[in-house]
Amino acid sequence: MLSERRLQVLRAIVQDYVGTEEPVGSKALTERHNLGVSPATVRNDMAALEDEGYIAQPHTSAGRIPTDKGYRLFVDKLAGVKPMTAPERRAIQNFLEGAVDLDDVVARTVRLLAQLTRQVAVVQYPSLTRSTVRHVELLSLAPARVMLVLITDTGRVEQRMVDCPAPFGEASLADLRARLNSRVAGRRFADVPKLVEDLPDAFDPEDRGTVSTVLSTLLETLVEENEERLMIGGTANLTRFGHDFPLTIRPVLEALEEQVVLLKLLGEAKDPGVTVRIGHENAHEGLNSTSVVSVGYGSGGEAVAKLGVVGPTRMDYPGTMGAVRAVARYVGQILAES
Amino acid sequence: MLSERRLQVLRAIVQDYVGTEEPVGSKALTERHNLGVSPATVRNDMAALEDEGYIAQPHTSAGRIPTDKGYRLFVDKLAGVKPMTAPERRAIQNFLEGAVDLDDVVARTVRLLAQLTRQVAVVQYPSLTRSTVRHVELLSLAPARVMLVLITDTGRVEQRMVDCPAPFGEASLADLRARLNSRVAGRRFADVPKLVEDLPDAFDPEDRGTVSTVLSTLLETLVEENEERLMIGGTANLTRFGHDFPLTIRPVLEALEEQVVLLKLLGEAKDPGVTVRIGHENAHEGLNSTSVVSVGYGSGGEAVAKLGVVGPTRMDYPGTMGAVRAVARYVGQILAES
DNA sequence: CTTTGGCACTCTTCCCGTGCGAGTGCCAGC
DNA sequence: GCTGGCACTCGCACGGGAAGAGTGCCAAAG
Repeated sequence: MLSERRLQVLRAIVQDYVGTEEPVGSKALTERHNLGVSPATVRNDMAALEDEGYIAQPHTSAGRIPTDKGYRLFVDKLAGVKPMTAPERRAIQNFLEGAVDLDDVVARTVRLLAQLTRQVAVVQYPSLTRSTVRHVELLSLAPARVMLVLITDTGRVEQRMVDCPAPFGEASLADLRARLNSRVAGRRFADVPKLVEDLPDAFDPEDRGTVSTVLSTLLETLVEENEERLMIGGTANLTRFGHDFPLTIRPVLEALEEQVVLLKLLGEAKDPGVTVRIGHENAHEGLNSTSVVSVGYGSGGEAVAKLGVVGPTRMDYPGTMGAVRAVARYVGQILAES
Repeated sequence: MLSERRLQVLRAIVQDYVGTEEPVGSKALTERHNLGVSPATVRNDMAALEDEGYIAQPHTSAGRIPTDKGYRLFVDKLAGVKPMTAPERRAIQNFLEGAVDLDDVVARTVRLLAQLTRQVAVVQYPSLTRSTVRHVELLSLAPARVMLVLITDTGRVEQRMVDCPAPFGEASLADLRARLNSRVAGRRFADVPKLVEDLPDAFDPEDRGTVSTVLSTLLETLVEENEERLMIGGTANLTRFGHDFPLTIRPVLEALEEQVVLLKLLGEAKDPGVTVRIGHENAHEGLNSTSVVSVGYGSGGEAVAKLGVVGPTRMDYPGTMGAVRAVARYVGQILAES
């Protein structure tokens, strides 16, 4: 167990290192923070912290920098979430309120997050799986060709073409449309399969094949999780990453292009509050020197998607967490209103 | 006017510099290309080329590198478009054929282009303005709230909420839907305004306001050019840009995030074939040390959108142009089939 | 037992001078 | 107009030396 003062020292090291980007030594520490002890004492504490694996030195006779473990302790125990100031909150709200549709909300959110945190922002589109159906529309494009349009409560629209096994009359189509909507409108995606299970039975035998085809396409659309899209922004902030560029930045850019990777990354954060994954805690090795700060957001009390930022492990955690949390909150409000 | 040999020298300089990324000297030139003359002669030619502004030397007593003007001459006169090999074309076709919907086509195209050229790829979504209407759907969500869904021939779907000035019955809605579609289905966007001009007259006076509102929303949607979306990929290739990193890469990343900038960039290329904009020819100053190779693509003979790549001015122009052209061609085919 | 000042030691970093090599420009000769 | 020769210019890599920051350890004091 570490003494109170050693934790203070760790906190000071993290803060200084985040500010200066340079290894911090015992003398500088005592000068910048009034710890009330001499450099020599701090050195002892540092040695202890190093033994425990919270800090490390790049080379002998250089200052110390926090390890992933050190940041973890800092985030868990030593730092709170820095709340946004009132003007900042107003700015967030104003900026998001100008959005005209879902795409715009997401786009603005990305820009905002990137700007506030000066890091790379990632915003997942409100996910289908937890949403509810607003409306299902069926359009006959050709005798045996139907277009299915699914509209969700978050305003998202998905469309699919359906090739019917047999021609399908307008009357039948209207019938199906009506029955379908009366059953699923307003219901959660997860509940839809059961609700439409026996729907084909209500139709003439020759139409049942088509009805089944349409329904299965609808169900596919609902569960199709790889349709989960996301938007990223602020990649230019990667240039502030470190001095040893190409090596650091390349794998990160590569990881950011793999939507699958990012989705998994966001998906792993189960915490109801702000989640922080530091350095090697991220499964993807391209992100081993980055931290991901993420949080769920949603229109109601429930989270329907995640958003977050990706930045160097050496980041301002309290500030970033505060920004992420605040943005998520306001996006939720905006979504609830629309 | 430059002699034939001087042009050859310029071509050789461009080729070598693109290959090695290092200033090329007279001796190396004569060794790698059998120009049939001595280094001294080449030196004279180089001096002439430098006077004309086609090449420059980073410092006295270093080799020469091409200027933007030099690349321009190279692209216009000295280099053709390098056609893809048969296996490459097969690979392109195979890769694109797996696409399931429009989003997927665009996503695959971006990946493909980025991979083929090892540069940043930009693909504009098939634009609305030149497309035709496949179907317009109207859904009543509340008595005075209608959702308008526009489906284009390229499979793109746009939706808009319409708040009606007065309640609008299901019957009237069905009527409007039918009339609207009979007029505009299959027509080009540009023609729509005239086609629906007198549509409100056919309705009861109390419904006319609503009909007008719906129509004007439709027209807005059609012309809304800032809805032109695009997808970029291969940003990780920026790391191969140059040695002097942060300075070079940052403005490019910033420019790439400004969709407006990119759209303008693509829009400026009026040429029916492959367009190349080199260095300072790009209006945006963040892209002053990059070249943009772009081309239109479309489902029919007509271009409905653009795609291209952004890379360092020092790029393999013939190869890049070949790849861009080939990809555009195959994407066009895919779009025509679906 | 903790804290402190002192001290020797270790590295890294910066600076500067030097030598090397690539490449140029010019000139005289073919 | 082409070629070979030659002197000249720089950029760059190399190496030594000095400076500085920081550490670890120790002995003494609280």
